[in-house]
Parts: sequence; structure tokens; C-alpha cells
Amino acid sequence: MSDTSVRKEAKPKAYKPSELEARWQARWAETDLYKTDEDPDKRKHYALTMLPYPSGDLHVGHWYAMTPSDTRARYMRMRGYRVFFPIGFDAFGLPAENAAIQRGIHPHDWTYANIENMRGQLRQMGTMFDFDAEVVSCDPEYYKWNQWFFVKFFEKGLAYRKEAPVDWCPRDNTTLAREQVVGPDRVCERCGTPVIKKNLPQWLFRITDYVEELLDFSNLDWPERVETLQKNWIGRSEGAEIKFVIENFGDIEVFTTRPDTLFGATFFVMSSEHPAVAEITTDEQRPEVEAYVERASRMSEIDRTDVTREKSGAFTGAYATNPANGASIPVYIADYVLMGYGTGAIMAVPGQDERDWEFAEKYDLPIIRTVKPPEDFDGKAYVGEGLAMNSGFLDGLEVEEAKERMTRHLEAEGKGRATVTYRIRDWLISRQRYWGTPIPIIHCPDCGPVAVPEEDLPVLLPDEAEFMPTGESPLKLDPEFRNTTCPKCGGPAERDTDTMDTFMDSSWYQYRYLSPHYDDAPFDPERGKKWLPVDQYTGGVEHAVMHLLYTRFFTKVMRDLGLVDFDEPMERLFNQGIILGPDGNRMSKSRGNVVNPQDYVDKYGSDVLRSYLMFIGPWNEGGPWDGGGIEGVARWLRRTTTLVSGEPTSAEADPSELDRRTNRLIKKLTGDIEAFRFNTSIAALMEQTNFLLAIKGKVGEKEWDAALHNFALVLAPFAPHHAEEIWNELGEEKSVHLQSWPEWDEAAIFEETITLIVQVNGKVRDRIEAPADIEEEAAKELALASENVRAQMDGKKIRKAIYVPGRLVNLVVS
RNA sequence: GCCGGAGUGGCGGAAUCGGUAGACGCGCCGGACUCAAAAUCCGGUUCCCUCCGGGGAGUGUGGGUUCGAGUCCCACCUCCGGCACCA
Repeated sequence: MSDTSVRKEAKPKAYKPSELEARWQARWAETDLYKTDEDPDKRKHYALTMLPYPSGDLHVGHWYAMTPSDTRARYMRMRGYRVFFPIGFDAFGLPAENAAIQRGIHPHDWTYANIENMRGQLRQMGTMFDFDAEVVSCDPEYYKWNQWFFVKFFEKGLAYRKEAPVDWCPRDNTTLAREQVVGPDRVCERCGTPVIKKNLPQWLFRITDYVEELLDFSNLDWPERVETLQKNWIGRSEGAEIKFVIENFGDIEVFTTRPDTLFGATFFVMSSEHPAVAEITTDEQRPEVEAYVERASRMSEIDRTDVTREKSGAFTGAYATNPANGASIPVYIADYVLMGYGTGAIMAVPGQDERDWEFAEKYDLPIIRTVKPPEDFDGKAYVGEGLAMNSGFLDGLEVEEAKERMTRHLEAEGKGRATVTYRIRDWLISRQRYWGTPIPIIHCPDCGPVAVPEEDLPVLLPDEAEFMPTGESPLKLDPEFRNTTCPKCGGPAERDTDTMDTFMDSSWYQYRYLSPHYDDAPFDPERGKKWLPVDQYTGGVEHAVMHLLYTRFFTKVMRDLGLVDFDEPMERLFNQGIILGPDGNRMSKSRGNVVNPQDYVDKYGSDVLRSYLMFIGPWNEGGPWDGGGIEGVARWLRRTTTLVSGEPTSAEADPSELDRRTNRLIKKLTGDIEAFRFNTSIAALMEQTNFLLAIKGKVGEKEWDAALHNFALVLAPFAPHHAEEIWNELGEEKSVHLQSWPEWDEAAIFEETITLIVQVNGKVRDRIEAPADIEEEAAKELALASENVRAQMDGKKIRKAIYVPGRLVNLVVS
């Protein structure tokens, strides 16, 4: 017992990551270490991670999104850039209001309490976020500029009000943008409730004015996946609008991408919602048509859009004239023709269209092939390439040429014209909810909708609000808010009681970060010149057709308003994956597979959690959480703290490798971070740690010291607290995070000897140490001298010998 | 149905240019330390055969190109994601 005290003293000091991290975080805060560097002589780098919704606590998904992003921002800073890396809160939205309805807490209080809580958690994360730049979108100081933008859009004709059938979520009690309605069942993106159509006057933004520009990705370094999603969403298709004369009525236009098949149009189909249906229907057919329209309108969206359902329709009794050949063709209505696309009417060409074929078969309508299918074709409608047939002046032409000829012909005859149709609709902005930015419009019985004058902004969201269990908008029920006077004529008028889609907030937040308290404009133009646009954006791919499309649109409008002088908000984008629960499913409370990051921060510290999340696999892939796997990372980081003062391990390693390995590590990490390959970075850092501990005490002091300095430097972006601790133990006073990223010496990486692979007929038979610059002849001699090779040769002749310098010899024998 | 992405040990994954498949880590096995355990450290760990020299098979399946294929080409299977009657 008497010697225990002696042994205790000899032990290295206890490793307590939470103590270590708290100590450094306090020190960093004291020294303003992460205050944004404004040095004008440095190149700028604006790094941005998607801002979180203040739901209450940071979850592991936030860690997965933010900490690798932080690693890269730290790396850029060490590379000599001045780096701006802000964070904020996307603080408007329904959960706050639902909390109000369910628990009687005001959305404001709920939101700000959550923000307060999450601020603390964000700081504990140990990132280099500049908290001075923080933006909270539900603050009047912020949403005033939402309103300002709305007014600008309104003045430019980019915001307009329209009464039309819109998507309504009966559970969230609000309209939705088309982008927020998802899946074949057309459900609300937030809550999964099937949406219904409602006729309401709504504000829309004319994003369709910018479609052509939004299709241009040539100056963007964005994932192809996002590009494809946006292109598909915009859904550009080239074709023609063709006028059909309807007997006893007039013209109805159709849109088609296949004008070349016009000679094969044997019937005409309109959407049951087409406004001309009632007028063209003959008395005889009216009962049948009305019954069909009635049935179609009552059918749920789910049934209507079920592709597997048999086609159905009704004959209107009317006839149209095919403008190509003068044939009289019957006019049908059918629900497979959508009112929301093209003109809501089509020419049906069963010979070249599968849906039309199906319809023709059911209603026994004629089918004419106008494109010659290949000899072996035995299908029904033929949609492929081929020569035109049964098509008069088009016969014998390829599809592309026939399209063009027909379009020119129709244009000359005044019966049609080339046109482009898009799938994308204008962005519906109005929401019938309380917790959002009030739409700054006053409805005057005499002047119509009038914008609130700039000097009267912001239109404040009233604090007092009654939250109905039905979810009905409290603003509607608030006469004090609602009743006002018209800014134009001074007469009594009413405010718009809708609020804006919260995607409005996130469409321009990256600009507000620059000067969150600036009072004269959405952002300080001087700050803009210094920092814009965003250089590197990171976030989830789920925002591809909403946020990421809206913010591109916004930037283009801002450019046209003279606010910015570039076209795209974020030059480079990276999509991280999703971190799943241990069971491989998406984390959710109902599944009970939610991983709480705080548990791991408490146990292992922030460095371990962030390093583990980077180590788990490629960042863009995400993956299931493995609670056991994190142990390995925890062990590794603990070992790094023994580098300076701890004991060496007894593993075998060659100390003369030190310089080469250090240089190789720097090179590897540089390439990895540039390409977001954090998982292999961590692996390389682990390898180096194992190596360093094995050779500890076996190399010169100077060499050892240099190696540890370099190790701390390259560790810094990944495990900022541990790196700082090592750096400090090495006797350095100035933070490791203010140092430059080390350079590597390519010459030091060069190896003098290589392992020459010797193959016989492509199979590895031996591995021989050889000089790196070994000549072909010498390499072959070495190969032939090998016992293993000779055993394989056994009386056979060498036909050929392949030599790959510095790598292998392959002897081809038979 | 269409458009993407992906299939590699027991598990997460590595192999960046067609040239040693399985880096790094988890788990497991064995050893050291310990009265013992935990922690820690060391070694081993794709599978099958083996006379312990080595041999055979192997990156979803089947073909192909090549001296050589996880990597390139063709056909297919499975999983994940997106879109879905868009004329």
C-alpha cells in the first residue's frame, strides 16, 4: 500500500474531454478568436450552412450538417482566407403555432426560449461560428425586409394576387406552394395530410418570369443531382400550340411536343375542368358529360392521379377539324388531361402515344400510325424514332425534321406556332397562419390592393392573438390589426391577414448575415462588396426544388433591383446525407430511434462526436448511427493527448519514416478536405497517431517536435479542442487556429524503395523490395529470380512481359 | 413506368488514373498488465484447403474488352432517393 501514492504521481493527468473543451471554449470566447477576420488583404471565403429551425434542441442531424462544414471553414481560415461563417435561426413557422394551440404558450415565447437553449448548445459544439452575425427571422428587424422585398416585387409586377384553385392542407389550415405538395398521393410536405383544392385569392411570385435563367447552371459548381431535380421541376418542353376549330364554337388550342404526328390525331381531348366544356357539349351528350364532370370533381386527388387506373372519359358530341388533313374528329373530355398543364386540351394521337392508344382502344376510336416502327416492333403506340408515314408532305422525314416542317407549315397557315411549356408554377406565397411575416398590403374598396409605404414598415405582427383549436388565422379575428386606412386615398380599408411562406425568410438570409442590424436596406452594400456571393454552401438535398430554387430566383430579382451585381447566390454547393437511427430508419420520436447528441457530448465531448460523424463514411451518403463505433474515435482522440507527455506504445514502426509520413499526411488531408472526404482524413490522422506513438522516443527531439507541431496543425480543423491542447502542451502561446495550414514537401514523400508486384498471367505470385527507379530489364530479372515465379513457370515459355514502372511486372506464359 | 444514386469481410467503410482488394475503425479471438475485473497496451482477424512452403475462390448476377477489371462495355437482379397520366 505504501507505494501507491508514488505510482499515482507517475501517472499522466486524467483525461477529461468535457473539462478540456470547456476550458478552451472559455479561452476562445475571451480572446474573440472567432470574430470574423475583416483583413482586406486576404482573399474572402463565405462559408454557409443551412440555418436551423429552432425546434428546441440540436439533434444529431444538426451536428452532422454543421460540424463538417465547420471543419472546412476552419481549414480555409488556416489556408489564409478571411472566412465568414455565420449562423442564425429560421424562426417563423407552424410548430411554434401548434405549441400555442396545444399548450397555450405564445409562439414568440416558445420560439425565443428554444433559440436561447440552442444558442448554448451551438456554443458547446465548439465551432467557429461568428455569433455576432446571428439572424433571427421572426424578429421585426428581420421580417421588415421580407415586407420590403414584397413591396418591391409588387411594384415590379412580380407579386400578384390571383383567385384560383390552390392546394390547401386541412390539418395545417393553410394553403401551400406547389413545391410543398409531395408524392403521388399529393400530401402536405409538413404533416402528410392529403391536400384539397380550395378557391382563394392568393399572392404569388412570378418565378416563371425567370425560368430560362433558372435552367442555366453553367456558372454553378453544384451537385448534378440538384441540377437535375431543378430542371425536372421546371419541366421545360418544346413543342407547338395548334389551333383546332370546333364545330359551332370556335378555336381551342392544344399543346403538343409532337406536331409531326398531327396527321395521326384521330380525336380531341379536353380536361373536364376546361372552361369551354359546357359550351361545346351538345344537348344529347349533356347528361353524360355533366355526370362525368361531376364524378371527376368529386374524385379525390389520389384516385385521379392513380396511373394504373383505366382511362375514362365522355364524348361531348362536338367535332373538331384536324388542321392538317381537314378530318372531322370527335371531342372527348377525360381526366387524364390536366387543366394545369399546357392549354388543358390535347390532340390525341394513339399511334404515337400510349395514353391516347389506351383511350382509343376503350372508346373504339381510329388509330393511324404516322411514324414507321421498326420491323420487329410488336407493341401498341410507337413513341420512338422513325420515318413519317401517312402524313402527306411529311412522309419519309425523320421525327425532328418533321416536327420542324409541320411547325413552319402551321405558322404559315396561321394555325399554330412553336412554343415552350413549363411544368413549374408561380410561387404561392400566402399562408393563412399567424406565426409569419404579415403581407404588407392594404385592401381598399376604391384603390384595390395597395402596398404599405416603406416608411410604415414593418407591419408588426400583433402580440395579442387568439389561437383557435381549429387553426384559423388569429389575424383574421383581430379587428385592430385588420382595420386601417388606405395609404392612397385615406379611406377605410383592411389589411391583408395572410402571412408569408417561411421560405421567403430563407431566400435571402445569407445577405442579412452581413449586417443583421442595418437599417437602410436589406443589407449594407459595402459589406456585400466585401463578402458576396456565398462561396461554399452546405445543406440537405431535400431543399433542391424549394429553398434552393427560391433563393436563386430571389438573387436574380435582387440583381434586377440593383442590390447585387451577380446572378447566383451560392457558387458552390455540397449536399450532406442524412444520419439515420441505429435501426437504419429515419430518426423519429414515434420510432423511438432518436439519438440525442447531448448524451455523447457529455460522455465524450464535442471533438469526439464531430470526428465520429465525419469518420462514419462519405459526408454525402449519411448512414445509420452506430453507438459502438464512436468508442473507436473516442479512444483515438484520447491517445492524441498522450503524444506530448505520455508513454510510447510497444508497436513496431520504422522511425526513419517520420518525415515522409508527416508530409504524406499533410498532402492527403489537403486533398481530402478540398473534396469533403473527411472520413479518410480521420483514418489518416488515426494512422499517424498510431505511428507517432510507436516511434516516440526513437527520433531526434527536433524532428519529433516538428512532427507534433504539424500533427496538431492538421488535426485542428477536425478536433479543434484537442489540437489546441496539444499545441499548448508543445509550448505554443498563440492559438493553433491562428496558424497557417502546413505545406508538404513532395520530395520528402518520394520513396526510395518500392514493393514490386510480380504477377504470372495476371496473378500476384510475389512481392519484392526494389529500388523505386528500377529499370525494366532489372525488374524482369528480379521477377524471374523469384522462387514462387519459377514454380509457376515450370517448363512454360514467356510470351510477353508487361512492366509498369514503379509498380509491377506481369509475365505472360503458356 | 421514367430519371438519378448505390451494391466490397460479421458491421461502417477504403482502394482519387485499369495495376498488391479489404486502409482506418467497430466487433470478435489470443496475449500482456491485474489478486480479479474494467480500462489500457500488443498481436491476429475475407472465405475454403494446406504437408504451413503455399494453393484455390472472392467486390450483387451473367457475359465481354484487356497481359491485368471493384474500376471500362453490354444485359440483368436488388436496395435507396426523386418524379409520376406533364401531352
